[in-house]
Amino acid sequence: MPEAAVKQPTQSARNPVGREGVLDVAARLFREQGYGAVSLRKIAATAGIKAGSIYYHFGSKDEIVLAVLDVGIQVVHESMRQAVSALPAGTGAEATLRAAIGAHLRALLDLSDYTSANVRIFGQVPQSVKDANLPTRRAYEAEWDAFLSRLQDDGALRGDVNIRRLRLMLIGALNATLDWFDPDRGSAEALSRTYANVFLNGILERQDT
Amino acid sequence: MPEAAVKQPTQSARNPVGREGVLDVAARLFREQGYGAVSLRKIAATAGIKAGSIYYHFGSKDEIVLAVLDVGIQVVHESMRQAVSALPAGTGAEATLRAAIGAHLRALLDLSDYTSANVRIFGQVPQSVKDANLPTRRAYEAEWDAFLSRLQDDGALRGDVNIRRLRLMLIGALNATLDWFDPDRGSAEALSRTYANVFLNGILERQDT
DNA sequence: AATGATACCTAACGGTTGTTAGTTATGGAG
DNA sequence: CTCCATAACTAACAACCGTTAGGTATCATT
Repeated sequence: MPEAAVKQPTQSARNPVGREGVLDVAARLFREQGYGAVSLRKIAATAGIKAGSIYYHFGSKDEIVLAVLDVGIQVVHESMRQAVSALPAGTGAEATLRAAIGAHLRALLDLSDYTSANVRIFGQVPQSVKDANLPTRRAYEAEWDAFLSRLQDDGALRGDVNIRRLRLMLIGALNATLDWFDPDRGSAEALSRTYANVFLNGILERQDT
Repeated sequence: MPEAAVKQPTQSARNPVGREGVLDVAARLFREQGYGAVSLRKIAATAGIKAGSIYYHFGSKDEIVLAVLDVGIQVVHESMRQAVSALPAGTGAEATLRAAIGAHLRALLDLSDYTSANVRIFGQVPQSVKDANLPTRRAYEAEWDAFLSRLQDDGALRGDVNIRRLRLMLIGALNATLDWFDPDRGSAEALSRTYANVFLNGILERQDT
């Protein structure tokens, strides 16, 4: 048998990787390795296609990164909004805050490569991409600010804390878990409870309770 | 006057940039721009020398990065240890914890490009460099764990919180400020007080006080 | 059976990267 | 004045980067 050009089935046609496939791979690699360590060739290879082919779906690397960032926020935003609005009417402030914290942490640690990629790479991305992602980001921040303001107006939260700062502290603390969270050491659910406990009541031993 | 080769003073000899100068520039650039965005040529140009000259002082880029990371931890470690040990004997647990938090935040936000660079780029650096930085890092973590354990044994901290997790939460939350802290919006000192308040007492409105 | 859109491939481009080898200028010590 | 260590410099290397132009295989529709 002479060495025939076997014409191997060349990843295409039957079930294509497609735009979504590329994006999924990109999100996963960005989450695992950071922005700088992930080249288009690496994304392509992992997805099972060649680097040039990516340009059929995206106009530039920035376009891919921006898509990942935007989806990442949208997922956690939707998760948080849904978790809060699904609570029975008349749920107390404490339980509401616990639900919001849980939703954010779940999206970050369990649910979405996109959300974790966002947290991981946002600080490494070109300024133009940050700027483009800003509106989506601002919307999520505004949701939290409105949420926390409501709790504060109800008298559930201490009045001497600036809302913006409180949000930055809270989200920052939650996002930082990404650096060390290990599902083998405990669930995101349990972690969420601990965070809520600390943020709600502090870490000092108290006489009451 | 014919165009004489003016023999410009070629950055050298009289007062050389030196190893320390290169390292200072590297720390500043890493803090400002992240790991991937800072090339050896950029460091060299900012320091006022040429890229090849860096290899007189360092064997590789990794060696520079590692030096920055190590110094960054040493500075904040020393800052924290000193702040705690300088307290008058018999200082209460709350004030002690406030001092430790303040020292960490001050090193991160006011004092040292090395510490802030460490926090900023650790997640972006090659695995081998992370590994090499680990011992230094572990020493600082151990200091915190011992510190927190002492407070817990004294009955000042709630007994139901795992020390390791508490440390990760606390340091993580403090380090996250680097992403948004703006000295024009308020001092690191004031921020430190807010963090201590929240971590010690929580954010819920209370009947007591 | 021919057509045309879809989703890929090949091959190359100019630019940047970390790194190396060999060279040169300065200034203090003998 | 000569010598020598110090701290630079120049010029190039192979590897990799994002990106582009043009070609090709597959499949549903006609």
